[in-house]
Amino acid sequence: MDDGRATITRGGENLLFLTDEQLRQGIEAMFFAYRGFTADPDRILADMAYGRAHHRAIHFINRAPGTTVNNLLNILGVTKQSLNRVLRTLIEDGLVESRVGKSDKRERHLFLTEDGHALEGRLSDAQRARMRAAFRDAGPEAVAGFRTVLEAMMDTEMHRTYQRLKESGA
Amino acid sequence: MDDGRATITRGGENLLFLTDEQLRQGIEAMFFAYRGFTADPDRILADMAYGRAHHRAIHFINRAPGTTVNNLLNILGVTKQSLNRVLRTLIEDGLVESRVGKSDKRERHLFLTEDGHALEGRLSDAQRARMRAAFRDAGPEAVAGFRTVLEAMMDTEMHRTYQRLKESGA
DNA sequence: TTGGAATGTCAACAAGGCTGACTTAAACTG
DNA sequence: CAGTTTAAGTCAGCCTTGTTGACATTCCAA
Repeated sequence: MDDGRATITRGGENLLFLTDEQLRQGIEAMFFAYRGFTADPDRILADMAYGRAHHRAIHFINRAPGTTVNNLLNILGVTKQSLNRVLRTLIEDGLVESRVGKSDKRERHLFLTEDGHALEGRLSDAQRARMRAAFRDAGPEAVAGFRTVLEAMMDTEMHRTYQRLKESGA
Repeated sequence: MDDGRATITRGGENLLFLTDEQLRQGIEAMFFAYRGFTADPDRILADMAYGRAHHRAIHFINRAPGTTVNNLLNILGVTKQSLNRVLRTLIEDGLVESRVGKSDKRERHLFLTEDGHALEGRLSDAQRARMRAAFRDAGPEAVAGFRTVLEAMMDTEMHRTYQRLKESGA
């Protein structure tokens, strides 16, 4: 129990007493870990005129090249005015290209330019390095558990989005 | 491999291939899960004139009653001007009490009032409910892994703070 | 008694959320 | 074809929450 967990075994099943104290530790772990999670890209972005919002846009455009503005809006969960402000600067600065849709000319399809890919690389290298170190330190079983809990914590709508991205990736 | 993990066993040790794709899934899981993590308290706070910053202050004052402003500053990782703005409204609204230090009268010790405790309860009930559901769905082993990875993702300074809080709690 | 620490305050600013109103162009539909 | 809906973009204004810099107050400690 000195590790904060209390388990009993009954009928071959592992039961966990979810005390408020343990839940609070989980909450605080999320809080502090998220700070670490964003710290490295934030440092890179601080030197430029960009922030976390730009990072997110770049990340998901890279993840789903050719995505429409509307689709990106759903993934990011912000208003189009908010996204537009970010997108406009990225397009002006030549990091993102916006192409008119072929079948539906109302749509704009978003792509990273060469410069955009360069920045994306810098940002995700930094973020992946920390994630890789954490995964290595924690070990494969912990990594599996980590992802299981995170998925269970998402809203169902976000979880669907996450799954769709996951399937399109690997 | 259909779950996105690739493991081999060698010398009784489980090795994980940390492909960029798997790291990216971890990154996106953090992103989407954090949204879920904050969603419920955010909804409660939206009705009032408060935001996430107020929630964080209330949480840690409740966690460590009598904490000084400086200590809270270190935990939250913001500037004193930022914290002060939040703290001032909470004190004005009678949710937080600031007592001049006994031994060191420069220090202010922070406590939740009855109303402050009431709001803290509402907020953490909502947040704990989601965490509890996620922990229950994921199972005890996953929860252990979740915490292991999160701890490994923190900056060392934050990790110390987290540990100190953890030890003071249970 | 003087220096430094802890706290608080004022001003100004920026990022990044939000709402609401509106335009343009394209696509769909009766 | 006319009217409606949809995708995107824009303008204006607001809020929260972060930042820096400058400065005052209080009080401990050397």
